[in-house]
Amino acid sequence: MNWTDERVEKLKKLWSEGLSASQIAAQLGGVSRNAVIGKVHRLSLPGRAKAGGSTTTAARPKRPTSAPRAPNYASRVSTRPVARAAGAVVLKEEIEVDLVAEQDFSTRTDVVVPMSRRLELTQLTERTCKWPIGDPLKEEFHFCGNDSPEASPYCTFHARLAYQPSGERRRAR
DNA sequence: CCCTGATTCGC
DNA sequence: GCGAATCAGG
Repeated sequence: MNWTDERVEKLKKLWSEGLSASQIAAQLGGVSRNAVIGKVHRLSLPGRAKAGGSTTTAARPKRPTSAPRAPNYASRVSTRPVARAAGAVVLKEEIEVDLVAEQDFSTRTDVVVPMSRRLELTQLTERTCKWPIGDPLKEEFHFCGNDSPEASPYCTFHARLAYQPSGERRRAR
């Protein structure tokens, strides 16, 4: 992917808004977070001083000279764009979950919801529970974010709510 | 292990 | 100039 003026502008905008390099890379598509960070440096954009998340502000001593650089395969064939449309998938799940959630909460008000990690949409990964909590239109909206086993989109608790068979749903009351 | 940004340096 | 590999840290 080329760093077109448009893409560079978007990079500047998102970076100034405090998005992480990986988040920006996801939105731009076709680039890795390393590419984003590298570009940020080349553009001499202000780093993250010591803001949220994590920062390695301290001046890096140095690295062993003559490092074990990249393996120089033939000539590195394809750099796969690992870019994912994270939003699309999540939104789809959101809708599905909403239907189930509505039914469940209408019949069970005494459920004890486990502590959530209050993750932002952009913080979700394949291993975090994507159970939405709160009103998506409001500020306090977040996702459960607890660890989800295997390839499940939900943690063990929310997976039960999401996948509860209709038959069991009655009896389980 | 998940993530973060920072740096180096072959290309 | 680009960005993967690597480092350093939360």
